[in-house]
Amino acid sequence: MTQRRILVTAALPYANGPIHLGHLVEYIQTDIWVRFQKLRGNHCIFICADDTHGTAIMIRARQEGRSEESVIAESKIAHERDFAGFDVAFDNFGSTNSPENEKLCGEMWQSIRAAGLVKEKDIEQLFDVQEGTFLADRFVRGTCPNAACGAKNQPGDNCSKCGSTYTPAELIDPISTLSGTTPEIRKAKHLFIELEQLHDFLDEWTKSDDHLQSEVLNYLKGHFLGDANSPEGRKTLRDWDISRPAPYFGFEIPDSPGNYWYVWFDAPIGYMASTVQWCERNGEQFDDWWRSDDTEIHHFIGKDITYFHTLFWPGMLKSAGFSLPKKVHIHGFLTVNGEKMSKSTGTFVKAETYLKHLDPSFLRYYYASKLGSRLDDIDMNLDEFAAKIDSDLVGKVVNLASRCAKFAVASGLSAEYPDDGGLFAQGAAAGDEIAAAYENCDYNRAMRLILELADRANPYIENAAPWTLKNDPDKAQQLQDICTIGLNLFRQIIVYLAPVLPRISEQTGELLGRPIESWDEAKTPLVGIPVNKFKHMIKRVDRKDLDAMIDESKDEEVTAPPTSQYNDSAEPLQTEPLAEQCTIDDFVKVDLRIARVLTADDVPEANKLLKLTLGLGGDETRTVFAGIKEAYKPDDLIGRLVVCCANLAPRKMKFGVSEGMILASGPGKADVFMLRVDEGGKPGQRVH
RNA sequence: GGGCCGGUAGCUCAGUUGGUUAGAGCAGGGGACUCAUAAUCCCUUGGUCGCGGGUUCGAGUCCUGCCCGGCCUACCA
Repeated sequence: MTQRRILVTAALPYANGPIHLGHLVEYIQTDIWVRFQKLRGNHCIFICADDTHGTAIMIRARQEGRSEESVIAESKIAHERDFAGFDVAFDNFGSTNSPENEKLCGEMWQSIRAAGLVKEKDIEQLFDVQEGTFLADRFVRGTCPNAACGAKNQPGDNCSKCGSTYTPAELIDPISTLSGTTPEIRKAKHLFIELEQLHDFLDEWTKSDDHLQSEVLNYLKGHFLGDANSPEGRKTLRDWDISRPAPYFGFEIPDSPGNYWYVWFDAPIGYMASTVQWCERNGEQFDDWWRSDDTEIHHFIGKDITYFHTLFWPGMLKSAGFSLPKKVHIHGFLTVNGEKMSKSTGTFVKAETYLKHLDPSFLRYYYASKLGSRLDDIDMNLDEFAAKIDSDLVGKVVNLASRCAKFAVASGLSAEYPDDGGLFAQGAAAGDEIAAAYENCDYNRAMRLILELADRANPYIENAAPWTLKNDPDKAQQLQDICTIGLNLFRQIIVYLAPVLPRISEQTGELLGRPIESWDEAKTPLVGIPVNKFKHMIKRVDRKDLDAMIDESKDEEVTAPPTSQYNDSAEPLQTEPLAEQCTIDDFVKVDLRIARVLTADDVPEANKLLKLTLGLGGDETRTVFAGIKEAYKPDDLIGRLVVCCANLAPRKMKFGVSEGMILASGPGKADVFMLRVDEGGKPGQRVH
């Protein structure tokens, strides 16, 4: 087998938050792949770094009254500690805020300039005078410019009420969330990369040589590239705004003073900069890794950053003459017990918290048993988690060693490998199929295949009954032979599991006095060597530990803000900060009335709407379309008293004219909570 | 609304280019063993392959319509 040269990256974690179980899907997935490649004898390096630039870090540093460098230094220590805790072993973990990165950004930039891809445009942006900074969309809130909507306290890029999109400069009465002051509109020069110039290249690259999973190709075609042969035709790629005016935490653009590269420009270049650091430490040449057809580059990322890694990044690499990725491996998100990770239910578990309670091998094996080569989200079901570890790892795999080793300590392994009915040979033969599954990121398949080996080994031991043989001195040889077989079958399985379970691989090495270093060791049984005393390799999952982990994850959120006796979360206020102060005059403009729901009908064509007729007493009624379909059934509403805004300008909607709004809270979808009226309230009464 | 992925045993999933009687693990039931971390082994219950059409000698597999779930995207509040 010729040795492949493989450079692997995992996405750069942002230096503004802790590593959690969701991140770990990717880092464990990637680490397994890297360990597999190394075990196969390939020259493989695993490169990562902290992603350190951008507004969010700058703001946080300001709020905490310290330097950005201090924030990211602290983050790096925490990240490296967490990764090490899960046996995620990078060959180099760098930082995008490194001299190597700045230099490479400059080189990349020059090439892109030289290729004629850069153009300048003035854009209008809101500027916070007090903070002295331009405001990214998410740091502005104001009134929706859509005249028919006029919703207050909306984010800077789109309205959560009416969904219209706009620029922050178009917002009415904008407020900076940083200072609470009113920002002013300022024009600033921005630099753009005209990606459209690379359209032909991207069409070709994305569809060729299995660079991408097929679903990803479909997605890119449908949303960005288009397809000249389809009825919709080809789409035009938008220019990419890659500069930000000062102040910005990042690298200043050398030929455009006062402007900085947008974080997404320098982040992927961080893969390269981190490689430079590794090369320097190991006496290797950077060009052998990033400018060589002999090297495969594999990126592992989550589906949220598909766009950057499958269009911009290949475009940048191509323009600057670097190697293109051989494959971008994209995975889905993590859900816990079937739902998004959530702080309130304690399923938002930080890496650090997990490690206080549970063995990292558990999570590595569990993720491996769930991960396939596609972008489906994976679900971590806590019951299944416990069952899989106990049944597969403890009961079947480790138990093999546990039940054989003690009978072999005195004798060691037989001098020759005995007849085992072909079991070891079968296991050796399965190696190629297992390897193919790993190579293709079908870890769940690999785990299934490996467990089959354990399912054959246990009955063999059962029938051979070494515990009976040990009582008969005449059968000492037979006893030694059986243990030789059992321990070799065990070791074969551990060789295959070594990428997933490095600790157990190491312990197995210690048990038999031979470290596991190569995949091919699964082809040759060990003979004539001593056996050391068996030590426990893994514990069973204790439900109490799982529960404690979840509890602790809940606690953190509750104790963070000063709490009242009700433990109300601070999250809703953070999600939607308070609007600008208003006067009583402003308030009385809004005429809120109690109303009775007279009719409530489903609007079949609408996703979210119910059509309601509200009675304000007497003959006065209002027809209102309310986005509460997923939260309420029409029949449950009829007769009920609600609070509505009765003087809202009528709004023409797809399904008719809406003449008011019902007051409700909540993020939407099924989480909508209508206001109730206490006993005695009457339709038509005004709410003051 | 559009795109993608999925719907197979109580649960998690395999089912190759269409080809016998649809499989595995876990869970459940019965039994055995007691070396091993209450681990293991044997036997066993369990399926309208989401639903309806179609193609075919033959459909879990191919085509089509619909239903349901997830993700993406849009519209709409």
